[in-house]
Amino acid sequence: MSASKLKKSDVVTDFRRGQVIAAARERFTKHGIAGTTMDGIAQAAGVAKGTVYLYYKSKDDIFRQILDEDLTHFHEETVPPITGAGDIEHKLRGYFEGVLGFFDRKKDFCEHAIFEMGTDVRKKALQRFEVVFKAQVQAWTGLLDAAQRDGSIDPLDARATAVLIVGAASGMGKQRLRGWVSGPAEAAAAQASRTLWKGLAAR
Amino acid sequence: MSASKLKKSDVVTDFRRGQVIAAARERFTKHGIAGTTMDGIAQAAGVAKGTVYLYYKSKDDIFRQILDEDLTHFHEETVPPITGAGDIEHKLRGYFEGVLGFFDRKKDFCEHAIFEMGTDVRKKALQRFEVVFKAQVQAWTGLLDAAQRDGSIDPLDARATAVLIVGAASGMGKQRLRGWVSGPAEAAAAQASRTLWKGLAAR
Amino acid sequence: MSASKLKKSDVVTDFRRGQVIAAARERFTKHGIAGTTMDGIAQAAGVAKGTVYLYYKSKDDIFRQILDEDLTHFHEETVPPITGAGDIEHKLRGYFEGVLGFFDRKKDFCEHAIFEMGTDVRKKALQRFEVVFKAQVQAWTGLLDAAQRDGSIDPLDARATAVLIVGAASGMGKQRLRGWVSGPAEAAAAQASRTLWKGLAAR
Amino acid sequence: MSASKLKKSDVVTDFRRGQVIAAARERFTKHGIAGTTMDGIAQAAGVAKGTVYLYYKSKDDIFRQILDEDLTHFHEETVPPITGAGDIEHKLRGYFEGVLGFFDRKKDFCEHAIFEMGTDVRKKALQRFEVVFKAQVQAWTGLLDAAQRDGSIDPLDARATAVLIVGAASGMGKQRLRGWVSGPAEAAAAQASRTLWKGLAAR
DNA sequence: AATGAATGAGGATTCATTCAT
DNA sequence: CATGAATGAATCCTCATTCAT
Repeated sequence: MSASKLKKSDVVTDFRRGQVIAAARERFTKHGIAGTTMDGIAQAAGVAKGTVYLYYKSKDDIFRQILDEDLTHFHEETVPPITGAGDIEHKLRGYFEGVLGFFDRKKDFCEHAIFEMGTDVRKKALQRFEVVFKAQVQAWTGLLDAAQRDGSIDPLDARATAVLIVGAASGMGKQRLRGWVSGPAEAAAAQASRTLWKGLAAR
Repeated sequence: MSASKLKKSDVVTDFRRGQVIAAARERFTKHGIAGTTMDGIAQAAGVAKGTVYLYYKSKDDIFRQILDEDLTHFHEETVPPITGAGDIEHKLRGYFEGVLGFFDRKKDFCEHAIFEMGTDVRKKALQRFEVVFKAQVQAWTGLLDAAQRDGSIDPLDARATAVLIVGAASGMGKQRLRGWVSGPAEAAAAQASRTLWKGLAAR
Repeated sequence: MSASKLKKSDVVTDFRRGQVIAAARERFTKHGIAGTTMDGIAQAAGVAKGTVYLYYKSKDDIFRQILDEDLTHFHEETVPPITGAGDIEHKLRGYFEGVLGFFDRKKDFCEHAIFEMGTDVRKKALQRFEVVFKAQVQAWTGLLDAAQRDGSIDPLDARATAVLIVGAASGMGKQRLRGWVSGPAEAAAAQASRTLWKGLAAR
Repeated sequence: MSASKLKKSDVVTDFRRGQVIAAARERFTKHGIAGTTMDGIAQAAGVAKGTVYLYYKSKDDIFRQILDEDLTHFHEETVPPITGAGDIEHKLRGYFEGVLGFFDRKKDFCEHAIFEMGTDVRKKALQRFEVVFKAQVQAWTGLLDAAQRDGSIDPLDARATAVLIVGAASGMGKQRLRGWVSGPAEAAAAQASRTLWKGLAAR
C-alpha cells in the first residue's frame, strides 16, 4: 500500500520534473538562457510558477539538469564508438555519426549553455564539457597511437590529429545545427570519415 | 591648424571608444553578455557610467561594435587565404592558420556573441556569422571543384568536403580558445592541413 | 460557486488597483507628474514597487487610467445638465454646479495631466480634454441658438457666448481648486448663473 | 573707458541672457518642463551647455526668470484696466482684452509653469500666480462694491462676481491658447464683456 | 568668457524567489 | 501538492551640474 502510494507520488514527481525540463529546454533554446524567465518556463509547462520551485530549487538548477542530461547523452553517443571494436575507418564513421546526430537532435541547447550564466555556474558547465571533449580526444589519441604502432596508419602526431578529428566533428555539427548545412547526417559522416581516413591510412 | 584641433578631439574620442570597447570585451569575455553590467564596463574602463553613454548609446551598441570588428577581422583573415594564389596544400595551411590564429587572439568573445542577447539582436548577429562561414564554404567548394576537374584531387562531394574543412578549422579553434589544447597555432595548422591534404590529394 | 471564487480574486484585483490609483492620484497631485516616482506610489499604496507593476504596466499606464476616469466623470457631470430638460436659467446653474463640484472633488489632478508627460502622451490627453470641452461648448451653442429663435434670450453670438460660459465655469473651478476661493460650490454656482442669466435673458 | 567696457560686457550679458531665455521659453512650451533638457536649451540658444550656466545657475533659475517676466506682464496688462479710469462696461472690455491678449501671445508657457517642477519651486510659482489673480479679484471686488453703492449695478455678491469675471477671462484664455477657439481676441472680449455687463448693470 | 567632456545620483522596469492560502 | 500574488534587489539609462582647458 505504502509502497504503491510512494510509487504513485514518484510517478507524479517524475512526470512534473519531465514537464518542467521539457518546457525549459524549449525556452532556453528559443530565447537563450538570459532571455528565459521562470514565468515562461512555468507557462510552457502548464503549471504555476510556484510549482516549478517544488521540483527545482532555482533556474540554475533546471539549467544544470538539462546540461547534465545532454552531456551524458553526448558522452554515451560519441565515446563508445571510438573505444569499441572495429577498424579505424568504421570508428571514424561511427564517431561522426554520433556527433552529428547529437547536434541534429539537440539543436543548440548545449551551446547556449556554455556562454551564458554567471561566472561560477559557467565554469562548472565548461568543466563538464571539457571532460567529454577531452575523453574524445583521449580515446582518439590512444587509438591513433596504437594504429601507428601496428602500421595501419602513417606516422603522425596522434594528439594533434585527435584534436583535428574531434574539432572537425563538432565544427560540422555546429554548422548543421545552425541550419547552414542540410542533408542527412549519415551522408555527411560518410564523406568526412572517408576523407579523413584517406588522410590517415598508410599507403 | 584647425585640422589639428579637430584631430585632437577625434583622438580623444577614439581613445575613449577604444577604452570602452577594450573594457567591454574583457567583461563580456569574462562574465558573459548577460552577466556584464554597464557599471562593470565603466569601472573596467576607468570612467563613470555616464561617460560610457557619451560614446555608445547602449549596451547593445557596444556589443554590436565588437561583433562587427571581430567579424570583419575574421573574414579578412580567413577568406583571402582560400581565394588567393597557391596550391591547395598551402591554402589549407594558410586557412587553418587564419582560423586558429583568430581564435587564439580573440579568445571567446565572438562565441558569447552568438548565444546570448535578445532573440532579435541574436538573429542579426547569427546572420553576420553565417555570411562569413558561408563565404568560407563557398570558397572551398569552388576550389575543390576546380581541383577535381584538373585531376589534382580525387573525386569527392566538394561541398560536403568544404563543410568538413571549415568545420575542422572552427572546431579546432574552439578547443584552443577554451584552453583545452595548447601549443603553437602553426604546428596545429600544419598537422591538420597535412592530414587533410593527404585525404584529398589524387594518389 | 466557481463564480464566487472568480469574484474573490477579482475583488482583490480591484482592491489593489484602487489602492494604487488612489496612491498615485495623491502623489501626482502633491508632487506633479514628473515629480512622482514609482517608489513613491508604491510606498503611498503600502505595497512593494514590484506589486505596482502587477497591476499597471507603467507609470504612464497609471496616469492614463486616472485621466480616463476623471474625464469620464467630468463629461458625465457637466454635459447632461446642459442637454437635459429645464429652462436655461436652471441649466446654467446645473452646469456651474457640475463643473465647480468636479474641480472641488478632483482637486488639481486633471490639470497636472495636461501639461506634463512626453509630447506624445500629452497630445492624447489634450485631445481627450478637447472632446469634453467642445462637447460642452457645442451643447451650449445649440441651446442658445434655440433660445434666440424662441425669443427667450436676446440676440447674441451663440458660440462666443458658449465659450464664455464654459470658460467662466472652468476658470472659476480652477481658482477654487487652487484654494484661492472658498465657500460652497452651490453658492458660487448660484451667483454666477444668476448674473449670466441676467446677461442673457430677453428683457 | 572703463565705463564703456563695463557697458559692453553688460550688453553681451544681456544678449546672452536673452538668447537663453528665448531658447528656454521655446523648449518649455514645446516639450513641457520635465521634457526640456539643458542640452536642448543650450542647443536652441546656439551656445555650449556650460555657457548656459554662466548666466543662470540652474534650470529652475531659468524657469523662474521666465515665469517672473510673464507674470509681471500679465499683471501689468490686466490689473490697470480695472483700476484705471472709465465706466465698468469699458473696464470689463479692457480687462478681457488684456487677459485674452496675454494668453494669445504667451501661448501656454505659463500653464506648464504651474504644474510641473519640484514641490518647492512649484509652491513659489503658485504663490506668484495667486498674487496676480487675487489682485484682479480684489480690484474687481472694489469696483463692484463701489458700483453697487452708486447704484450703477444691481445688488450682488461683489467678491463672487469678481471671481466669475476673473474665471471667465482666464477660462476663455485657456480655451484660446489650446486652439479650441479661434477668431480675434477683441471680438471675443467684446462679446463677453457685453453679456457680463448686461448681467451686472442696474436695469 | 566659452566650451563640452565627465560625472554620478536618481528613476523606471524586470524577474528570480518566497510564502500564505 | 499547487498556486500566483507579493517582494525588492539588480540593472539600464538620463540628465543636471561641474570643471579643466
